[in-house]
Amino acid sequence: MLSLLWTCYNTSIRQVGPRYLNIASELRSQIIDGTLAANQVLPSEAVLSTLYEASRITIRKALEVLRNEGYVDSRQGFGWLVVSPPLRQSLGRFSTIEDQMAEIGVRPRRKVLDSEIRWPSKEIAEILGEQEMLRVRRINLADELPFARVTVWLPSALAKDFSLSDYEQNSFYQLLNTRNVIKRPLSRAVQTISAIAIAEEDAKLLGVPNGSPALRCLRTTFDSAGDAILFSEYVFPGHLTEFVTEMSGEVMSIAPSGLRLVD
Amino acid sequence: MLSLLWTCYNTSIRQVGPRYLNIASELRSQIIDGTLAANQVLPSEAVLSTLYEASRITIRKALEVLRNEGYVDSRQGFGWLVVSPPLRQSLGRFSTIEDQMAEIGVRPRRKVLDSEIRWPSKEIAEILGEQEMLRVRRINLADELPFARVTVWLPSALAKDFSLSDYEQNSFYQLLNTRNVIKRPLSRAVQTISAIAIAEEDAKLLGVPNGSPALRCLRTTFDSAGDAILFSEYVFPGHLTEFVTEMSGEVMSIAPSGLRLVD
DNA sequence: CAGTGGTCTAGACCACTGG
DNA sequence: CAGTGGTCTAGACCACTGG
Repeated sequence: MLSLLWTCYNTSIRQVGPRYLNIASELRSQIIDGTLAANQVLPSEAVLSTLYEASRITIRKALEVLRNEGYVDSRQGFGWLVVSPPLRQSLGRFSTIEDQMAEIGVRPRRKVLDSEIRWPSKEIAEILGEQEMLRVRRINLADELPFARVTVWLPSALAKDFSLSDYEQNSFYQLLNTRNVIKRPLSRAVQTISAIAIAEEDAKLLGVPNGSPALRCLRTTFDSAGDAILFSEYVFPGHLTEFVTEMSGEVMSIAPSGLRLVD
Repeated sequence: MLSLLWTCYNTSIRQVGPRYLNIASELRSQIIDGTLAANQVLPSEAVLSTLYEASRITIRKALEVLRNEGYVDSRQGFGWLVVSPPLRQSLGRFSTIEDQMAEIGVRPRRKVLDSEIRWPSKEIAEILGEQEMLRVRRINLADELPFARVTVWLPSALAKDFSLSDYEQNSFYQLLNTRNVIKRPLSRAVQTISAIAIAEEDAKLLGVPNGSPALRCLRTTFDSAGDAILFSEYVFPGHLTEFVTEMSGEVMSIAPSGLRLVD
C-alpha cells in the first residue's frame, strides 16, 4: 500500500496547484475507493511526510482539509482515523442541488416570471441601500417539475446590461461574477430558513395545495469586502426538499446550531 | 493602537492554552469593541508577528480562526480585512438556542412526556443497530411556552443508570459525555431539516393549529470514532423558529448549500 | 516596484495515548 | 516507554495587489 501511494505521487508529471491540495485529493480518493477503509488509522504524519516527500506541516494542512470535509479526524497521541461511512455519506451529499440534479440525470431549467425596476421596500432598502432596484422572479424546474420560486433583488445599476434571456440561462452569481459589473467577487451569503404555509400564488406556480408546508429561505449575498449586493427569497415545496447540515465540536445544543426563536 | 496591543499581550501574567487562540481572542475583542473597525485593513502578518512576538505561522493560525468565525477575510497581495458588520452580525448569532434564551432572559425548562424501552423500528435499527432502545419524549419550554417536541432514541444499555429527573435536568449530550457510559465523547452530528404540516398530537402539545407549518429535524449523533450513538427528532412550530446558516467560497448554488431534492 | 498573503521547509518541544 | 498529534519557530520563495 505504501509503495502504491509513492508510485501514484511520483509518476504525476506535473503538480497543479498547491501541494497540500494534491495530497488531500490523493488521500480522499483512497478513502472513497476503499484503499483506506473506515475506522482505519492512517500512516502517521511522519510516515506520510516521507512518502510524499513533503514537510510535516504540508501533510497536516492536507489532513486539515480532509477533516473539514468530514473524511478523517484525529486524536492526539493516537493518530488520524478514517471517519466511518454513515457520517461521511451524509456529509458527502453536501453538494449543490444542481450537482445532485446532474447526478440523477434530471434536466434543470429556469423560467422568468417577471422583471421590474422598483423602488425598494423598507426591508430591502435597509439591506441593499436606498437606491433603485431590479426585481426578478423566476421558477426553477427539474425535468419540467417546478421545485422553487425565486425572487432576486439587486441595485438596478448593476443590471443595466442584462437581458431576460440572461436571467433564464444564468444565475445572478454567474452574471455578476463574470461580467465586470462588480468590483469584488461575491463570496459569502447568510440565509434564514423557516417553515411556512405556502401562499396562494406560490401554490399555483409550484402545483401544490394552497397552505401546504414549504421551506422559505431569505438570503443576503455579500462581496469579498462584506458589502451586501443581492437579496433573494426562495420558496421550496416541503414535500420535495430537505436541508442537510452538520454540527461538530464542543457546542452540542438541543436545537440545530443556527436555529433560533423569533418574535 | 500598536502599543495598546503590545501592552495587553505582555501584561498577561500567564498564557492559558495555545498561543494562537490567545492572539485570536485578543484580535476578536478589538474587532467587537470597534478598535479594529469594519473594512479596515489589519496590520500585516509581519507586523503582527513582531507585535505579538510570535512566528508568522502562529499569527496566520490565529487569523484563520477568525476567518472561520467570519470576523476577517484576506486578499492575496493586499492584506487582511475586518468583515463589515451586517455579515458579522448575522454570523454572531450562530449561538445555541440556549444561549439565546439566556441572553433575552427567558427561562428554559424540559418536561418528560414518556420514557419507554422498545425494540427499534427498521429505520432506527439501520442507524443505531439491532438492539434494545430507550425512547424518551420531551417538551422544551421557554418561559412555560412550549417551542419544541423532542424524541430521542439510544441503546438502552447506555441508559441503565439514568432516571426521569436526569432527563428533565440534562441533555443527553451532558448525560453521556459526563457519566462514563460511552468510550468516546460525542463529537459530531448530521441533521436533516424539512418543512412539514404538524401532526395532531404535536399540534396539541405545542399549542398550535392542527396542520400548521413546522420545522422537523432528524439528527444522528456520532462519537469521535464516527459510530452512531443517538438518533433524535425535533419538531418546532414554524412561526416560532428560524434557521440561520452561511454559505461561503466558490460554490454558489441557487439553493442553500445542503438543500436537496427528495423522492 | 516594494509589500502583501499563500505555500513550504527542517527543525523543535510538548501533551497525550497505548502497551 | 516509544510513538503520536498539537503547537511553534526562523527561515524561504512565490503570486499577487497597488501605485
